[in-house]
Amino acid sequence: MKYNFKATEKKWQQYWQREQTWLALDNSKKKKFYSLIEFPYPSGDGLHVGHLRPITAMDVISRQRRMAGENVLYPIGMDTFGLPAENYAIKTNTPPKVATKRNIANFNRQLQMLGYSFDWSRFFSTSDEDYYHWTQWIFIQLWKNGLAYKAKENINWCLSCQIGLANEEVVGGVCERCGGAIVKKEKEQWLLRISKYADRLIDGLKRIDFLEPIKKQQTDWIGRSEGVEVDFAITNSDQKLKVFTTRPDTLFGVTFMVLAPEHPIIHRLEGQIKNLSAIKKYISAARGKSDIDRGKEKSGLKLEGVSAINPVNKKEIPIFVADYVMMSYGTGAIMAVPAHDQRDWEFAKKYKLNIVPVISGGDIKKEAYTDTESGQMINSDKYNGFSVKKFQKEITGWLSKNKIGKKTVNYKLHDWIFSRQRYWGEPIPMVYCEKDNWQAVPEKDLPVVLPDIKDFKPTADGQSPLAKLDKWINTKCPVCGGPARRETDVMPNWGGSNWYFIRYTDPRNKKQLVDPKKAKYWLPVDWYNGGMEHTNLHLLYSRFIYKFLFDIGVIPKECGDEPYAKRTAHGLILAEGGVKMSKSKGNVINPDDIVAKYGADALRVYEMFMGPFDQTIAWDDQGVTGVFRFLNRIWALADKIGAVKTSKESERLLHQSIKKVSTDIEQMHFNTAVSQLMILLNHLEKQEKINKDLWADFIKLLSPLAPHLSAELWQKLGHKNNLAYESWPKYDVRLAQEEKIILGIQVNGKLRDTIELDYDTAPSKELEKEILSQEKIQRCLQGLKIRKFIHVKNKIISIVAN
RNA sequence: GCCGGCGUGGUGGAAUUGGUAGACACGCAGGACUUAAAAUCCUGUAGCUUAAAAGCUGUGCCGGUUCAAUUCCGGCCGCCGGUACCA
Repeated sequence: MKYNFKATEKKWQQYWQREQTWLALDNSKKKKFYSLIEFPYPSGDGLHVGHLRPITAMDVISRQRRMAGENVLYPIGMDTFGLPAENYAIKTNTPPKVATKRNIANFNRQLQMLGYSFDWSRFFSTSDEDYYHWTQWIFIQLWKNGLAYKAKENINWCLSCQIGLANEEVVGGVCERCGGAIVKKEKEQWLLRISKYADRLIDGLKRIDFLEPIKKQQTDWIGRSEGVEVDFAITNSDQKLKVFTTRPDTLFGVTFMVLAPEHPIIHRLEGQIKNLSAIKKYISAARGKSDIDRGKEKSGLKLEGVSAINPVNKKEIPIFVADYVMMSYGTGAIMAVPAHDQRDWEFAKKYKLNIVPVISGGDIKKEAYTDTESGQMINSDKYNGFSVKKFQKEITGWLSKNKIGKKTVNYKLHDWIFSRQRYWGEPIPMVYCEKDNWQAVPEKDLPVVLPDIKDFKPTADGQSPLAKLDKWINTKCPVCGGPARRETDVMPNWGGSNWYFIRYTDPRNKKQLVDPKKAKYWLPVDWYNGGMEHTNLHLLYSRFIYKFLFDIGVIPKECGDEPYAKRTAHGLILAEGGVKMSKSKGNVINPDDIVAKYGADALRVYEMFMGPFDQTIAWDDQGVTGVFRFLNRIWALADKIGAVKTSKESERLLHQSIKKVSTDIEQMHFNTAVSQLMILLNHLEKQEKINKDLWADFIKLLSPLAPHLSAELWQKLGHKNNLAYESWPKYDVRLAQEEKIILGIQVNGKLRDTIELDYDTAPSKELEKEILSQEKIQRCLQGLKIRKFIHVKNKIISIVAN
């Protein structure tokens, strides 16, 4: 009888639900295993096959761990606040709340259709009041601890989304979401002081099992660099110009200074600047440019009437304003050393400025000489002849002794812009008291509920749509009782997603963010798989928030301050032909179609079989037919089960398969795990009858990948118990070992013949004689003299002759 | 530009403390079953020479180390990802 995947899959999904098979126990004696995927944001388009790759992978691992005796928490929720949901709502002109509810239902239907072993009892959405209550609570704690502050900042402004973006959300100079142009805009924003955690975010990486590229990307993004801050005096002024440099050894080569267009000292020096109107014109032109345009060609303008004094040689040097220097790094001003910095060199060439080499070795006529390791000091007064390293130490000491400079550390990482001028997000629980600045909403009044609103579209003036709700905005100051106004910006979608995995451990707690007992049992997450695109976003943010919650005691000490013990990443799935799946191209593969045609198990197995898990791969419809046949052949084999003896050969292959499938799943080499099962199946198909116990083990190995078919076969075999908690097969090294082995015989590096030997046959003279007498070998050796005979046990036999 | 990763049949890919390259699957070709088709099953399938036996070539390109290199080393080319005036 043909395998009826439709009926079978429905049957077992209902069974698992009825039996509550996937409930995670909060206080089990078993070893706990917390496996996590990045929860989806439910767009209107539904899931596509690319989303299922990481979910299926962690489901396979979770199922295998349950059978290996662990208490598994594999939770699911939805990241519902934020732009994707809001944009979809705008496009369809449906209130976000309504659209989101509908989308959640569709996502849940699709996830259930694939038979994932989620603990659905812990489900929540980030836009649930019960949940964002605690998202707001975290914000208030950050504020109370001085880690949330409002400031006027030059921020990245997306012209198309009409919102401010964090640096992490600007990708390649354009908006991460919509690809629109980014300009600088001065705006009052809430910021989180993630920079205070920069060192801990780097150091923590040493203690956790993240893929190396993830560690490296995060470290690079945080961008710690050690250097010196140096003060330059300004002529006819008490103002000082502070710069950051990693190369204090080049101080004698400083021939001019450069300010970022936004540098505040320009304003303070207005009285002395003779070409002020030209400077102002340059600055406003620079502001209107996007970051990409700024990078195109170097331009600048000299500040007439003011100069700086080089502290080491007291020389007067000109000051420029130029947009190749950025306000957002270091001090927003640089000491330019054109002889030893390529950018400064190009600028000096363009504006015909002095280029003074201070380190021997390069040819500064052609380009800047940037080698830091070798060379000696020149043109550096009494320090001539010093090595670069020695002088660096010397001058740093001199600067700090004379209070001109000091050692310091700089980071590329900036404080995290945390407000969005949108509607569909967590209201920031702050009110502005006319008398006394910003105050937090009292914790007993949480959550600050997002009001329903008719016109939820973003406004062109850069205000949140909430700014139109006078009734909601006007409130009382929680401290003095006087009139106050609510904050109208909302949190970015990261607000809810940076702590959701904590809430899974105690999702219904009304009194606390999390019960410390439950947190202690489950945290940290044992294995978190997600996309590489979140390395500098969600993954960095959530580590920061977790460390903060650890610091204020919400996360118990025993858990440590790193949220994820292990992080892996999956490759993307592209549409057929290797292009990105997109609705506009009409090439999105919908799992509904695949499941209708081939069933959930076939889709699951194909997702795992299609290629290496960590690599990008194109979808191939024909590939699904391969695994579909595989599953049907397994079903057909169930008729051959009987009480027969298992052959040595079958037993060996079984044990080899147990070993390979087990280690492959653990290493996420799912494609080779599947192919091993195919090899085993191909072998079993050749047998007259198949032993019941061997078959039972085969079903167990298959079950994490194709759980519905396996459950059905398990029952067919006469079992009444739940396969999900049956013990994972163990392999016996001796039984897995081949008895005979075929070795290649090479003559002068070329394979000429083979020989079958007992495993572990040691090299011997007799064997050598036997091999040399083989006909093919004799023929190859005709007229040659044997120089060397090499036999590496179980590997190769190699003969050298000439 | 800089920093990672990768490059193997018609296709997805397998094989690494150096040891028989191409497992497994797709596709294709031939055959069986069928009035026919689909489905299923069997056989073959890196390229070249060849009727066959066999031989030669072959893991992006060039060179090196070694009895032996997809694997190690040096140089180059291409693709993908990250990052980008970071002082």
